[in-house]
Amino acid sequence: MTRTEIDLPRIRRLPLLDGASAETFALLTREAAIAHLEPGGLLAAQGESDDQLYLLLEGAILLEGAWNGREADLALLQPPATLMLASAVLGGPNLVTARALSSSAVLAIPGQAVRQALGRDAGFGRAVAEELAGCFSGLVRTFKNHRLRGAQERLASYLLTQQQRQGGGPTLRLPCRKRRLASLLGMTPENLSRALASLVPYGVEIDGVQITLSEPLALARLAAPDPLIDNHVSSADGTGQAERERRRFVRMQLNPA
Amino acid sequence: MTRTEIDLPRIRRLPLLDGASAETFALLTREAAIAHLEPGGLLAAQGESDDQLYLLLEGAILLEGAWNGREADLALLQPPATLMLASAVLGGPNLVTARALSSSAVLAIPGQAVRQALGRDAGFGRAVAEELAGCFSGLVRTFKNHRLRGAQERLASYLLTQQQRQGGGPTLRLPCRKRRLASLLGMTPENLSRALASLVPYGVEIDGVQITLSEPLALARLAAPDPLIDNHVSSADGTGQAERERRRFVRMQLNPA
DNA sequence: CCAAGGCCTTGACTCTGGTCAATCCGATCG
DNA sequence: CGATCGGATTGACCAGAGTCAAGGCCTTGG
Repeated sequence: MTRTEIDLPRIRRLPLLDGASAETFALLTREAAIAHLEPGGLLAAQGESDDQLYLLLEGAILLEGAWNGREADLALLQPPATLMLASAVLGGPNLVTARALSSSAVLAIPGQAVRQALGRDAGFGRAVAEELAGCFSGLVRTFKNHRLRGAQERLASYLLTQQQRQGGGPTLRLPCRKRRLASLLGMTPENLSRALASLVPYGVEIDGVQITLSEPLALARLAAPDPLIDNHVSSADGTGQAERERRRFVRMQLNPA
Repeated sequence: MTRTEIDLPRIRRLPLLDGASAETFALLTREAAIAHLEPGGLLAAQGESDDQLYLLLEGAILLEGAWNGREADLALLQPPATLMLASAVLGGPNLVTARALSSSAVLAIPGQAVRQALGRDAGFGRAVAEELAGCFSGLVRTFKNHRLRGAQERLASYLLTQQQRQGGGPTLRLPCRKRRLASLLGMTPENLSRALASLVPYGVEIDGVQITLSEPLALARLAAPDPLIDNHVSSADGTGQAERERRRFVRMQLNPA
């Protein structure tokens, strides 16, 4: 993990910081640093009290939880994203482990500075509240996804969601190896293989990490996509979690095969 | 659902509103109303855009999610608690359904007023951010609980948590019927019965909704309680979710039998 | 007091998904 | 080019949890 100088103009436009006053922005960036991680690098460990807020600038970060020797992948984050925001606001330890999946860059801001800024700058407070509301909403949807759908249904919804996020064309690219995708979807690699195979009759063609959906309507009948569970909005246009949650209700575009 | 006059001094000390300025407090309460619900009454429906923030004053509220004909109970809230805070901040629809389990009273504040106040009052913004951070942390713990533990382990942890919240004595009272507790714990009523029976060798004595833990140490060896998953802090002393998340790290008291 | 209904429990069975082991395949390296 | 390694797949088997059905118990109301 190496540190470099900060590109302030770019940082200024990040979802959380664009609501901050000039004074707050100066306070937050004064003690901030950019950290670079190589693939597999550990950014934050579950249970540790780093007391840092991280803003993901480049790369991909995996959140994982562990208990009693068991592990589960919880989420895969791509820029722009906030990590450990809740812990920084409360001043508590990390609830999850954060690990770089690919070469990544994050801006690290001391939690102390975040809490100071919160009480003084209503614009920043609003931005933090909105981002947290977005994260919370996303997690509620994820929890419902796991409680209400079976493995096959989760996979089918996931494929449709990814298809939308990647432009709506018939073919999509899985964002990680199948082994990891399986854990993110709450199943074993063996079961993911079988679940994928079971979707062939619904027009799912598999070629490594390239997936083609030749009958999205048939797949959608199975997946029963629901804006109260799924979010097909991409993060590619630089919006924060709050804005992505707001845009979630524009209807999905399913192009008949 | 009937409406009555508001007891302002009491409302003023609620977790979210105690951080607001006098002006903000006036803005928020001007259009607020108190709603009373009888058992089973519907407070908010999944997918609806009430655009209201609810503060639970009395009673108990159940949050449930539904998809494709399936239902799952997600959480059981007791005063003081906030409901639909994330939806109010973002101006989006309810992600879950909220239903009164017993006679309940809630303060309903228009989401519009909440969003207005957010941009103006840093104290209120901070309070909202902290409460949302608390809700988010709680949900992360719940998600890890479901992903990482099996049904028996979830039940064992739940019993220990309840024991602590109810004073730490050997006997505790389930907060709802077993049928509902089963759904909250992510299992069927039949399975809860069997799981409870399987805990008898660990000193769990069952008498209706009265449960006695005669060997908490043995039960804890099975449950492997973890402050990154469990929260044994009671809400009885009037603190909000943020403060309960902060206090979570004081060690659990396990009295040897 | 009796009857009815709901909840809980228990048992037998089913099914989804996990485990284990063998194999296949593609990438990498000597 | 062949050897090797790790991920992916496949099959057989197993375990945890859901389903269905029957029975017991308690509460409620006539």
